[in-house]
Amino acid sequence: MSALGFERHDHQSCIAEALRSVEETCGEQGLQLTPVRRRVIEILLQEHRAMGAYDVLDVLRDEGLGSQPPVAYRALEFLVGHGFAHKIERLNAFIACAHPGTRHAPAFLICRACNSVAEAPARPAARAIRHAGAELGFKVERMVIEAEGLCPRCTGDAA
Amino acid sequence: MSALGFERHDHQSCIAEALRSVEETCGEQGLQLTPVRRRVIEILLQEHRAMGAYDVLDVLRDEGLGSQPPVAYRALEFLVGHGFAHKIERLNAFIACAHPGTRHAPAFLICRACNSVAEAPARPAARAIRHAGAELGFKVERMVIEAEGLCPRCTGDAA
DNA sequence: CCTCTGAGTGTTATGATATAACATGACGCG
DNA sequence: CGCGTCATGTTATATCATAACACTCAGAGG
Repeated sequence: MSALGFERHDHQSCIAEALRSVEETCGEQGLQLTPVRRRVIEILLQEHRAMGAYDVLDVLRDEGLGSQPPVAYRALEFLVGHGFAHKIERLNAFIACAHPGTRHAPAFLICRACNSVAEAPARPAARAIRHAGAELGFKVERMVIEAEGLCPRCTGDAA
Repeated sequence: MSALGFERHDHQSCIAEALRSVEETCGEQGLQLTPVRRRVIEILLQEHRAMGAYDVLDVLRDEGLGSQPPVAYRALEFLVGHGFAHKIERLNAFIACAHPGTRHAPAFLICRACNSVAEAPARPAARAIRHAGAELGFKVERMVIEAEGLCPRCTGDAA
């Protein structure tokens, strides 16, 4: 599992592949990938950055696909709920999942300089947290793991 | 380092001790623990739960210590900035630090049933995340580690 | 003693994020 | 058709957060 976001890659095929994966999963699970939902995941896939719900809404509005907040929030809720996108709590913003369809414990690396966000493997960290919770009798159901710092590009640029 | 929040304990002395620790640290570092700031940390210490900024503000208002949002946000910013309190990103809310004065990588265990929040040791998890970041050339500066689930009390109650 | 400065606070206004509630429309199924 | 379900459209409002500027007061330095 690679990180994406910080690496060069063929972004067009990256988008296409992710979209195909989402379509496939929806097909398998009988989920409706409606025009709004499809467009929202496309919008998120355009960038390896987190976008606010209102940023997404602006795009939808320009395209006549909906103009009120609930339209964007509902599509995002669907995408997040089915693992096609993630919410970055620290930023109150959303990002396309880098590995849709695969089960994974996501950790996010947020660059404070360029705002790019990468999804990193976090199984060991997740296990550690689950364990720490269990020690206290706490049953972990969901996790938010977000790290803020400098990405490889920006480590050189800024101090 | 114990967890607090899920355990029985003498809450009055728990508050007093934490407050003393905050006072001590402020003294050492030349920080001003003004009436508003002191009252806000006291308010947070009353409960091992996260409180919204406006919840804190309501209390301040009742006591004539300030009535506008910036008053609460500024005090909270001070407390968080100096490690006397933490922000729970998942809840957009704040909680008193359970171990003020000590360096620690905090992980929070949020009970979805009773809203209590405990601070758990997270050094192994933090190390794992730092490591995962480093593998990708990412330099981690700050971390948000929050787990949502059921606390010991609520595991029995709800299914 | 004065006044300059900086930190903290008070206040107004506004920005940013998110959801409740209800109406409408499309579609499958008995 | 008549009904239920799911998605969308729309209005209104709730919730979270900060910009900007005025005021106060304590301490430093003349």
